[in-house]
Amino acid sequence: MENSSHTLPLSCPSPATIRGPLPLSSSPQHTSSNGRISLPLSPISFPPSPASFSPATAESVHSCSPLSHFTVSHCLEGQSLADQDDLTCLNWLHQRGDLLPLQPLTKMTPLPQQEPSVASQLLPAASSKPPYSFSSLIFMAIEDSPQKRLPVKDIYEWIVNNFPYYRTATGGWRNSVRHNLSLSKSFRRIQRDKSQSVGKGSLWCVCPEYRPALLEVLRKTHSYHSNNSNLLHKPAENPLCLLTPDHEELVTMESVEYQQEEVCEDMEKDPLSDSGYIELHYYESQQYQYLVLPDDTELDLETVEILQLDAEAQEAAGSLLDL
DNA sequence: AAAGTCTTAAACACCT
DNA sequence: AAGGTGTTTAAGACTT
Repeated sequence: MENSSHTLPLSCPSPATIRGPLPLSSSPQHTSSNGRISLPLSPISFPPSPASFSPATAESVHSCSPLSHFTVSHCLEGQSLADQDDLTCLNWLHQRGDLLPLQPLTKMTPLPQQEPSVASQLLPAASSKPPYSFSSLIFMAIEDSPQKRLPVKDIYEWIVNNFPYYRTATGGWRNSVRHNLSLSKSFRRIQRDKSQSVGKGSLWCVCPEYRPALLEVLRKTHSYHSNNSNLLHKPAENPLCLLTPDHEELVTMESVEYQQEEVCEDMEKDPLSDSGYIELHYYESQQYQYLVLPDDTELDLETVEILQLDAEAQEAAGSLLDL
């Protein structure tokens, strides 16, 4: 069953412009019972395994289940249906109070595709070591890949391409990458398809249940360095700061086709109707990121700021344009 | 100060 | 056989 709804490009959220009820069409299929904001998001599987279940992931599972039954049909070109089934949310976005202090509103600038050197062009000189842990680097590399899986060699390559520091660093960091892949529960080794296997070794992917935690680490790292140095305030020097301080663009509305997948009865009741959480998802199509809003949604400054942080974290993960 | 996390180094086995 | 890959252990630095 298909229906359409309106979307709000996240690339240009100006709070003054978008505050107030938005002229949205009725789309009950993706409107939660309490009218929370819902947006499709990057592929991820939930719920996490019991072994990895934690309060943090519990929040994520709790809040994202209703939306996971909707598919953005036109923005997931190149992805399998299974991938689309995995649409869900970022756990760290759901608690508004957790997002302060907020930075000045910024505008998303899309990261050019098919340009491995772009990020490196935006980075500081190779002499400065990136603030990200190897787990984060691996995470970003994998998330930036079309298939969300990479051989270790391509992980090396991604890191070198995006963080020039490692071009001249001694070879030990590669050992550290392998060490992290093996040791970290966040990454899983999967066998290559023998029929089309080229190269040595296995492919590595991110364990879905650990993705929220990895994103959280990225967000914290990004936030810390944004607040404590000017490193990330230089859009021309860092891929994590493709957000510009320009707030001037007007918000435009656009229609998007939705396709509802089968919904379990027990999923129709929104478990968060009184929780105070909001459910945020977004996706990208062409050069914009989109926020999908149900009827009667007011998009206030706070929400916009949340979306901004969401976008930043997603971009930090290098996966924004692959959503 | 202690515990936890991360990085780095090293050794070794396995695979191509 | 050589080199890449994957695993494991250990130690030190750093963070919480």
